[in-house]
Amino acid sequence: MSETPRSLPAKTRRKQLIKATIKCIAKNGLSGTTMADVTKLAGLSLGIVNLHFETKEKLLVETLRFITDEYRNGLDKIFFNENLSTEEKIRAHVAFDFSRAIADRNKLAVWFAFWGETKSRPTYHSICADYIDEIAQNLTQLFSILKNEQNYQSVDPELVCTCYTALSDGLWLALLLTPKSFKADDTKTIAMHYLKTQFPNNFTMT
Amino acid sequence: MSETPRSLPAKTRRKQLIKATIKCIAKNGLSGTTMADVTKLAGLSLGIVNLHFETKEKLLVETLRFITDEYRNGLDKIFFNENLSTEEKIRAHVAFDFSRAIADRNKLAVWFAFWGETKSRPTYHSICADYIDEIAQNLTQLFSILKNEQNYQSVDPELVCTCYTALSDGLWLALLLTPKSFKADDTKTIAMHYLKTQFPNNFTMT
DNA sequence: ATCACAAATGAATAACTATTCATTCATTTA
DNA sequence: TAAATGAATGAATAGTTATTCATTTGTGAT
Repeated sequence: MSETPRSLPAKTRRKQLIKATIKCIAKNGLSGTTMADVTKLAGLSLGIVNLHFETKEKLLVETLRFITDEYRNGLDKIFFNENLSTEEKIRAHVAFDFSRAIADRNKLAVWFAFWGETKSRPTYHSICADYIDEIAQNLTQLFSILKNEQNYQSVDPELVCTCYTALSDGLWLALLLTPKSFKADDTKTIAMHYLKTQFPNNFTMT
Repeated sequence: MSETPRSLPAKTRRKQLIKATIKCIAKNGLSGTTMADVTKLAGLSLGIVNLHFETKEKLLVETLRFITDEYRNGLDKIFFNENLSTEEKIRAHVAFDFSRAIADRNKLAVWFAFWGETKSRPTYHSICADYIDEIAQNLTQLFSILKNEQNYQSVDPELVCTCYTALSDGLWLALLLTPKSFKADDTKTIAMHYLKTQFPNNFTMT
C-alpha cells in the first residue's frame, strides 16, 4: 500500500472511488453498499463522495458507465484495428469477452447488480441499451463480412450475433454463480464451440 | 379486484406476499423494495410481513425460493413424464424456458436482482447453486440419450448442456433489457437454432 | 348470543444511512 | 515566509425504513 498524497486531481479521486464502489458492490451487493463502506474501502473520509459526485446515485451511475465504457472501448479497439483480418477480429472479440480484465468476478457482480435494477431505473436502462446496440451492430457486420469472404451460404449474421451475445452473457453468469466449475478459459472454449458450428472453416483449428 | 376475507390460511397469505414482492422488485428493484411498498401492493397492513415471515430478509429468501421452485418443478414434470420421447422432452424444456409463466419480465427482473447479490449473500448463492446443478444433470442426460438413440458421433452432451443453459440465461437477459427487440417467441427460435446445429435430424423440422 | 382465539392492523420506536458544512490541512503563489 | 486557495475531513443532521406490540377485528366453538 503506497502512501497517497492528501490532495489529488479530481479525475484520479473519482476513479479511485469508482474502483472502491466496484469492490463494494461485489462484496456487499448493490443494496448493501453504503457510503461509509465505499469511502472506508477507498481509505478516504465519509464526505468525499458528495464532494466528487454530489450524490450516491450519481456515483452508482458513473460506476455503471465506467464498466460499460471499458467494455465498449476495448471492443472498439478491436473493430477498428486495421491490422486484423475479420477472423482475427472475431477471435479477439471472444478473447476479450473472457479476458482477465472483463470476466472478473467483481465486475461481473456489478454488471448483474445493475441489470437486475434496469427495469426500475430508466437511467441504468438507457446506459445499457446504448452500448448493447452499438456492439451488436459492429459484431453483426463482422459476421456478415466473414460470411461473404468465405462463402458461407446459410449463415444468418444477425442471428449469430444475437446468439453469440446471449451465450457470452450466460457464460458470464456461470462464472459468477459457479466459479468452481468454470474458469474463464473454459467459457472461452464453449463460446468458440458455438462459432465453429457457424464457421467451421475458420474456427475449427485452434 | 375481489374482496378478500380479512382472515386467510397462512399459506395463502404467504403466497400473496411473495407475489407482491415479485412485482415490487420488478417495479422498484431489490434495493428499492420496502416493506411499506410490498404490503401496500398486497393491500395489507405494514406489520403483516413480520407476522408471516419474521423479517424482510426471510421474505426475500422465500421469494427467491418460490421462483426457483417453480422453475425446477416445471422442468421436473417434463423430465419424469413417461409419455414423452427424448426429443419431445428437450422440445418441452425449451418451450418451458420461454413460456409465459417463466419468461415473464417481472420474474426475470427478480432472477437478475438475486443473481447480482449472489456473490455477497451465501444464502442466495446456495439456493441458486442447488437448482442449477440438478437441472444441468437432467438436461445433460437427455442430450446423452438422444446422442445414443440417434447415433450422433461428435456431440458432447455436457458441453451442449452448458452451452444451451448459458444461451437460455443470456436470452432471458435480452428479454429483460431489450423487450422491444425481443419477444419470447423470437428467443425460443434462437435457442432452437443452436440445438439444430447439434442435432440436425431432430430439430430441423418445426 | 357470547366467549375465546387467532389474524391483522398501524402508530410508535429504534436503527440505519445519505447528506451537509464548519473546520482542518496541504499545497501553491506572491 | 506568509497568505490564499481549495481539497479533504468527520461530527452532526435529516430522512428513511425495518421492526415491535398494544389494540382491533373477524371467526368458530359452545
